[in-house]
Amino acid sequence: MYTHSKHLPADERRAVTVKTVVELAGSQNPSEITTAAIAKHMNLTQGALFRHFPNKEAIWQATMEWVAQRLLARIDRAAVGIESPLTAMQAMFMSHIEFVVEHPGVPRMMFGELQRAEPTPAKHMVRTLIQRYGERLHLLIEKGKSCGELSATLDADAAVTLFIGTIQGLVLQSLLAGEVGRIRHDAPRVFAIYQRGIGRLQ
Amino acid sequence: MYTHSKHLPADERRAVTVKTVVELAGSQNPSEITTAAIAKHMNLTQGALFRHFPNKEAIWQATMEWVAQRLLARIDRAAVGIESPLTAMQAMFMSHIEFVVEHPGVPRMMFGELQRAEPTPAKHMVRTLIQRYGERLHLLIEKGKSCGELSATLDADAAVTLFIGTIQGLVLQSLLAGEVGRIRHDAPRVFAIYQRGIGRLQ
DNA sequence: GTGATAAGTTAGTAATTGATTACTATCTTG
DNA sequence: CAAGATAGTAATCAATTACTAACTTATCAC
Repeated sequence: MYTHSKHLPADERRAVTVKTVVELAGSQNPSEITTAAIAKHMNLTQGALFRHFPNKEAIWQATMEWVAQRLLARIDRAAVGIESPLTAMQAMFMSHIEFVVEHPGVPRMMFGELQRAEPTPAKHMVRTLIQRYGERLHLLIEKGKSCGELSATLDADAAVTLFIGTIQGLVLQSLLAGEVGRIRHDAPRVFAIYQRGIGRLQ
Repeated sequence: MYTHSKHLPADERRAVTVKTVVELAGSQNPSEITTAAIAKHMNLTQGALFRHFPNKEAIWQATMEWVAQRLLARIDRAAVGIESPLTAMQAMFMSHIEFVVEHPGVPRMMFGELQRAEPTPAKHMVRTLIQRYGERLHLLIEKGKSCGELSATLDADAAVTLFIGTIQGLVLQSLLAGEVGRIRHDAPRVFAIYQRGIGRLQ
């Protein structure tokens, strides 16, 4: 049942907060998102946020946890049941792109968090996320090499870096164009080049 | 003659300011660089900065102008006199990487500037820079296609996006590793995959 | 129903930030 | 050398920020 009540249980309020941060990051510089802006966007007073989070850093941490969980779940789901490693990588790529289009603020939050000088919990969360992401890719790449789909001489580390860089490049282009939707159109074309770079020579 | 004088001509002071910002961006989040931090790093009082710049935004604009000029000059110099388009692209790539290693704050400033919601002069400068960068790449790619070095069916737009994304991915990895030097080691390996992706099939 | 508690509001605080100003020091030039 | 021009200092301003606390209201177990 839908309720307009302003009173929400703590866990729901926290969930709404995280969702709000992700939304705001899609339309403005993540590092400029203030607690006041978050509160306003969810029809709450600023002070009320601190009933549910000890400080702003905790809000960021919760947000990055949400991101890590959802993104990993999404790419895992995309790759499951696909026997061809290359096809699985393509599915991972496209689902990641879909995630980014749905939540354009996510890659920007991640990049912004990584360049903080001090080691914040949120930064640690991003590191862990990318590490796990890399592990999954490494597995697929090794599998692809042994089954002959990928070049036997392929540099796996470089291939992982380029996979992530490919997405990063698309995000940059969408920032330049000012429209996120373009990324959906460009993604397959860019991945085609990547695929050619790692695939077996024909 | 070296002088410890605190009095500098206005243009020199502006040049020192820009250099300082670039340096600071290499060790801390660009968006967290305050005018006080800039002044302190160049042994100046904070207020004095506003004798040379009307506001902070002008400092950023001057910095991005410096970046655009130096980066474009560097990649142009790297590619000049190289007849093979693919070799020229590789030279551009490596000189860009060298530039990033020398000034690690640059790609972070650029990315950070691009995700600002409001259209700042600095943001416009970054846009122009990348646009010109893309034009140079496009020329080389078309040349490479007609001379047979690159795949005739290559999607030039996608190739440009991936070229820039490749660098972006390397920057991201260096942020993860925490050491910029690694990028110099990884760059040729990542470019090798890219080259394979755009090159003529063998 | 009635209290207890969870959740929200209002109104603050202290610290930080970009920017301004009155004044001083230094350089340059007729 | 004198005097205007240039550059720098130090104090201060208004605005913004994350965060806190006293008070109020809604929700729920009994």
